[in-house]
Amino acid sequence: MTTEHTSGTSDPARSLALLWRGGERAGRRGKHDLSVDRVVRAAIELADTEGVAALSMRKVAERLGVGTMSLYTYVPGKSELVDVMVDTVHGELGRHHEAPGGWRARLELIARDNWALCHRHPWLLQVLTSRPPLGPNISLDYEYQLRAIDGIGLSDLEMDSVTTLVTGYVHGAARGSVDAARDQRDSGLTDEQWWDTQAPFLRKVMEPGRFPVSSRVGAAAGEAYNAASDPDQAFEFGLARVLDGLQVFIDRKADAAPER
Amino acid sequence: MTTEHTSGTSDPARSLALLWRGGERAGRRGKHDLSVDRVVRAAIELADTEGVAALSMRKVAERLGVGTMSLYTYVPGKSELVDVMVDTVHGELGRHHEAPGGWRARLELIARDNWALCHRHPWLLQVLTSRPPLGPNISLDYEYQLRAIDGIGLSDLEMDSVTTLVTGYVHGAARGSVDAARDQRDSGLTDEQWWDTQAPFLRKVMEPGRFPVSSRVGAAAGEAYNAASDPDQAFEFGLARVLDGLQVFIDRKADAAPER
DNA sequence: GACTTTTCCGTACACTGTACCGTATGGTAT
DNA sequence: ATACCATACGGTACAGTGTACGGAAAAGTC
Repeated sequence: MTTEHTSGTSDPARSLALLWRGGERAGRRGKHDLSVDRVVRAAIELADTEGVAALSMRKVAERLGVGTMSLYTYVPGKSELVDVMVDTVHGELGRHHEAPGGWRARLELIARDNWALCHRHPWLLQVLTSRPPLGPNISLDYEYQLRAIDGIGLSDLEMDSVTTLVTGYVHGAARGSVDAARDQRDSGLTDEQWWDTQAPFLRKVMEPGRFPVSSRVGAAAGEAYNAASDPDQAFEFGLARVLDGLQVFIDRKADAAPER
Repeated sequence: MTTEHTSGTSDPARSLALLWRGGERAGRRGKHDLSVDRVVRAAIELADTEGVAALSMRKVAERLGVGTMSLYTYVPGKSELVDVMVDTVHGELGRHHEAPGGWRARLELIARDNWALCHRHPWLLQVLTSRPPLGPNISLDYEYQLRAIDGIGLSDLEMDSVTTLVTGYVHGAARGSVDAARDQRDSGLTDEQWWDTQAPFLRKVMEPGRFPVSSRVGAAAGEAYNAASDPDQAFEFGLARVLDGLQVFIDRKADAAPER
């Protein structure tokens, strides 16, 4: 990680052409064992199984039986490779704009799909930033998310706010869940075991009277989840609250302007 | 980043003693230019100004005018240093359990405080995982967050779910905001400028009919925010929705079990 | 067969965290 | 005052990172 700054080139034309696969020219000269798709697939497999920390150009090349620098023929650098990985896995998402049940059911489906995607590719959330790679799959997903709430009385700006809230919420909850799974794997300790190693020391260092409510609540949570928390339960609880909040918002708009 | 696994030692007793400053023994022999606090303060300053990517043991040592390995006298490793950093900055949070205005006003205050904290220390969110360092400040914050909603008719488990939701939401929204600021700084381009570099290419590569809703909504958002999105506006919108959702939940409970 | 284009890749550089071990320092016991 | 030694400090080394550079080799075209 010497240079963090997205590679020295940062050529938006090249990046977008890569994402939309615009540069596949035919009749190439030299030999061609590799392709963008093979590189990307290998990188995704590697990240899925070994984690984003193990995702290095050397390891990807090794997995393909190829020299490290050969990758740079197909991909300008690591950050662009990651961009393509992100867009690629977004192709796995369902497209629910026509699903029955109204906006609430559709948003819920979208949320659950994204939740599942984040768990299938735990590196996704470690790699997302505020400017998404505008590849074909991400663009389509955005379109479908908006269609799920189109025509229900929201302004364009409000529609954007709603999708931002839902994806934002899912990402946050999924981050908690995925981090918990990773912590458990890396440490070799379940949450319960981890707590058991901390507890005796905490008891020694915390004055008993200072944390009455958290002791009570922590004990209840520990008993219910066999852990400090249960990510799936947290996701369900929060999703219901967010959708309830949106319902309030949408109903209020409908009351204010009945029958258009 | 050769080894990601939280240093070879991973001794919970040592870590907790460090967090609660239990190991400050008096009458030390050799010279002592350094202290845990000085190391932590230097590291926090460094991370605040240069970003978490620049946070290396060598740089911290340099800032203190000291050899790199000297830090290891006071701190078992980088991951433990980061733990102390995280707990330390949580000491800046206000404690609003007694604030007036009912649970909603208190939760809102807590949310805004955490939002501000995340912006004061943008590295925080890049460093948090599911098992928080259980230092004095984080423990106190958890206690005060729970007290803000104690005695309003929720079960212990529900109280835990509520605080998890609120902190989770704030972290998610803040991550978006902080990432946007960092992207802007690192790339030297405002969101608007960045969009202007992408737009001409996107127009070339996207078939016009395939993205009708996102074109419309994207245009509206671009006009309103001079960017693809406005993190502050997104935070406000989402916070109101989450609190509305909680209100529905809490009111429903009160209706079901009126009086007590 | 000659030429040209493209692919493939070995080497090198500036970074990282930290294990290992030697040296310097200053408090304590004599 | 002297000797002792626990402790603090830090130099070197190792395995790893992304990628710039430039050379070698392969294949399409004439």
